[in-house]
Amino acid sequence: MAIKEKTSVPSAKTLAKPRGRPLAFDQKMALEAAMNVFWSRGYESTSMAELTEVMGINKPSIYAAFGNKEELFRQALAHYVAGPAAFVTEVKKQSTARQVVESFLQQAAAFFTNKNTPNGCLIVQAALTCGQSSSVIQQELIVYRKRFEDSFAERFEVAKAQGDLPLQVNSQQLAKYIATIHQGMSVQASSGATHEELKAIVEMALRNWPS
Amino acid sequence: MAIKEKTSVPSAKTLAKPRGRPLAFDQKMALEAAMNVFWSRGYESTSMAELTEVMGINKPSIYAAFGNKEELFRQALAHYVAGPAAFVTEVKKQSTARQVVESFLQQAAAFFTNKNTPNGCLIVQAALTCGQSSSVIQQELIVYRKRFEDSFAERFEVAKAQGDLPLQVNSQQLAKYIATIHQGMSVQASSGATHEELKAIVEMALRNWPS
DNA sequence: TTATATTTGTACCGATTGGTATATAAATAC
DNA sequence: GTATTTATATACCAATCGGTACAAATATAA
Repeated sequence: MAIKEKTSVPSAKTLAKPRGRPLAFDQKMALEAAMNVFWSRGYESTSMAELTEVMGINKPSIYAAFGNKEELFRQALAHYVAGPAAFVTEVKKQSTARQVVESFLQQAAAFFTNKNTPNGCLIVQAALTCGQSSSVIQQELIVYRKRFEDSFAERFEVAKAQGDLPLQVNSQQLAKYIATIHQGMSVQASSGATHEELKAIVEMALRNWPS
Repeated sequence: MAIKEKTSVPSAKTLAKPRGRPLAFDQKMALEAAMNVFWSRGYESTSMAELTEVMGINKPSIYAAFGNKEELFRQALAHYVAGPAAFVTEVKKQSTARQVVESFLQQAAAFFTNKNTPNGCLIVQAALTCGQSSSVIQQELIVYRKRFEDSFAERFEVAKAQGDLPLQVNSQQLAKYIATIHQGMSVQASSGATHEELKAIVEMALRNWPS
């Protein structure tokens, strides 16, 4: 019980070495790999076997690190929102509602067809239909989409207060319209639509901006 | 090898009684039941066990009558196109392109939220994401969607020739835009959107009709 | 009746599903 | 050094997957 502060001297808790055998993988990289499989295959059609291969970790280690398949999906989803899909939150900082929407849809058009990532949107496609055992995840994704609509509706209310959106506009309706275009574009992208085709769709959808 | 015409005497082939034990179920009703399960659960998440229950037929009989799961899905899909989704073809008979599209989207809004059937569109939702074993079905649904776009684009070309659509309109692009709205509405419906909400979306989408 | 044709129900097939028991390996603490 | 803690790899679990073998049941044909 002699006073030894070797490990506590660095003080930064993140530097304090843990007790047992060290992890043989990088948590973020493993999560990124899992995210990509869920993104392209959806929740239910992604098997633990495939996750094992693609994450480069065997099953017991995945369960120790992430809980179970459901929990792993939730963490992959959070990684998606904070990472590749972060522009969805960022875009609301644009100065006018029109700019917010135009920037959002154009970035989505590029994002959905990015050749380095699966096509379409994880949140839209991962559990549109599923068996009863996955209905919890299905509902959670519905909530994600609804929250997205609500946050855009809020942004439109701000725009109305700031005078860059007509007061008679129904913010919830406009947000749902934008979400519908967005979700339709996701289906199009996962069916093979090109970036140029999606850009044309965005232009058509924005031609009737309320003024 | 004697000449026997007993069975051919009634002449109407449908009245000629088949030789063995008769079928204990109605083929169309069974197909309708299968269609409804695929419609709400998607292709992969629908198990043969659930089909067995809902069709009221046991597995060997299903395989004898419909082939296998893939073939059963194809027949259920044909039943969907010819039955509940027949309005998609019918609507092209409207006299102007604008009427075609408005009627199509408004009927889709009602159809997707019909309380007697699953929400959304079978062709859009049944295999958006899936495992490798279902990629054949996934591709076939993509082809269905593409053909739908093409048929609408053809209708728009007719409209241009008839003078009810401006000549500078890109028919393929317009068709893809309509398809995108349609697919987005399907996602919305399966996420709980109401008929009224979808109607509002249709109105917004049509506000920018080319003139 | 007997023979033939077809459908039905049960009981099963190998493969795959998500999840885990267990023993070994690799690190720190003392 | 030994003890303790954590992660690894193998090998397994019951349940479910799509699909089928087989024998009993039900019809027509002769």
